[in-house]
Amino acid sequence: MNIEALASIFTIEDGMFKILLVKNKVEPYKGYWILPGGIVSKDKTVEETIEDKTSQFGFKKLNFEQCCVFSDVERVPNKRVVAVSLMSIVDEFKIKNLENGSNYEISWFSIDKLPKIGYDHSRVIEGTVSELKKKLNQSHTLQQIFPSDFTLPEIQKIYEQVLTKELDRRNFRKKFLKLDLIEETGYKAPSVTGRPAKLYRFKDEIDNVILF
Amino acid sequence: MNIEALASIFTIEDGMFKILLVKNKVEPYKGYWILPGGIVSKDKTVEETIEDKTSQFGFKKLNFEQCCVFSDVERVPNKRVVAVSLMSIVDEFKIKNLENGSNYEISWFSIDKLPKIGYDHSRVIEGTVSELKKKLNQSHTLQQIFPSDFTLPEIQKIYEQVLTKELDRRNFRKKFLKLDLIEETGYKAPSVTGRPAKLYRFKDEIDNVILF
DNA sequence: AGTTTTTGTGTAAATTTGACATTTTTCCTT
DNA sequence: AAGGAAAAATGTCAAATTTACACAAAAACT
Repeated sequence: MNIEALASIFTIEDGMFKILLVKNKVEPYKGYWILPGGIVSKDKTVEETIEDKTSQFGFKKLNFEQCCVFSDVERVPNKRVVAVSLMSIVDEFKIKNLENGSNYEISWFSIDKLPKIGYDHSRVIEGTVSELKKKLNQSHTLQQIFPSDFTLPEIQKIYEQVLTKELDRRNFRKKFLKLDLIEETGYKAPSVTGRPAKLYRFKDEIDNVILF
Repeated sequence: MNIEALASIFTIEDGMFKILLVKNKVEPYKGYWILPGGIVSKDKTVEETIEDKTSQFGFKKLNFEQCCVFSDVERVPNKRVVAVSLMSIVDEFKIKNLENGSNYEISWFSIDKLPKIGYDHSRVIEGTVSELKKKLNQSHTLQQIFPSDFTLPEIQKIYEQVLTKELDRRNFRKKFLKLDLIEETGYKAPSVTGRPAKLYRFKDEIDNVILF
């Protein structure tokens, strides 16, 4: 019996969640997009298997969280392969200047506008996106997305995606600041157009709380 | 490579979470207590493997949720066995008159007062208890725990454990009903003593929401 | 200097939460 | 059969929270 590790790596770009996919090079589903991953070998953990793969794409020291196990007998025809999916969220700095050292084509896709997906990875993506949305409501996860400075409008956009509705700027600000998780850095974000937003950072030792 | 399915079956007794353990009959760790489970065979899913095992203890149609995967290379000496842990919560009615058709000794233990645990199952229990508390606050988890009917006092007890404080019956009821996730079945629970509670069920298509 | 764009702030109305006591329904005892 | 004990169900009022909403401030562009 084989175990396959599959990674769902998310980031936020232009206020949208995107997921990293790899173009499949072998049949079946050649040319389709799939999740990065691989078979877990005898001497590796699931996490290590994923790390080996993602480090080839230029990621360093990602933190993964377990999501789901897919153990349907027929999920891969003629073979028994159980899949374990892991999830990670990376910030924009980690994906700038990413050096893809592999000979696989990789690309980011909006999670609401996915290309043709190979194998049963649609189901796996569905599972991890659902986990993603659950986890985003925890302060630790947000802190992971914004290890350095961020603005309140940035955080608000994330919430609007998770909750799939627009939020009032004033009320959002009031509520979020009252949680006492963040502090002003004293600096301002470079303004593209309009008044520049204040930059905030997470305080040193925050407890993990459910936010909304 | 082998996959092992391990079940953490919880119940609430005297207001405490308890977990079901099995007395191990083989070396190593003979006489120690371990989680029920078994090796996943070629023609079964992880869930089916667990169901086979737990049905021997007299459980019927438990609903399991995935928790964690333990894939350390050395977690079982001299063999490669990856463990997948599943979680379920059963109510007191399911465990009354449980007919253990196996020749294993089983018993319930308070999660804060565990006996000698065999293999690496302490770690697995730790993982599932932590997931238990996280997941209980999601409506889907509750729905899986209570696929059929339940009473409001039952649900309330779960919350009191998770939040580690007592809740007001009237306010709890008001709040939970307003979520509009459940409906009355029209029936009542068999009363042990005192007025019997109304039975509720989850509505067909509920969204997964964070409850408290 | 004036226009555009986006951020930042206060206040009043509406809603939700939290505290609390009594009645109802069943089982058990006599 | 009657009375008592145990647990569930329900409504109201005060406090706290959330929502709705409009205008001023800061930068970029012309």
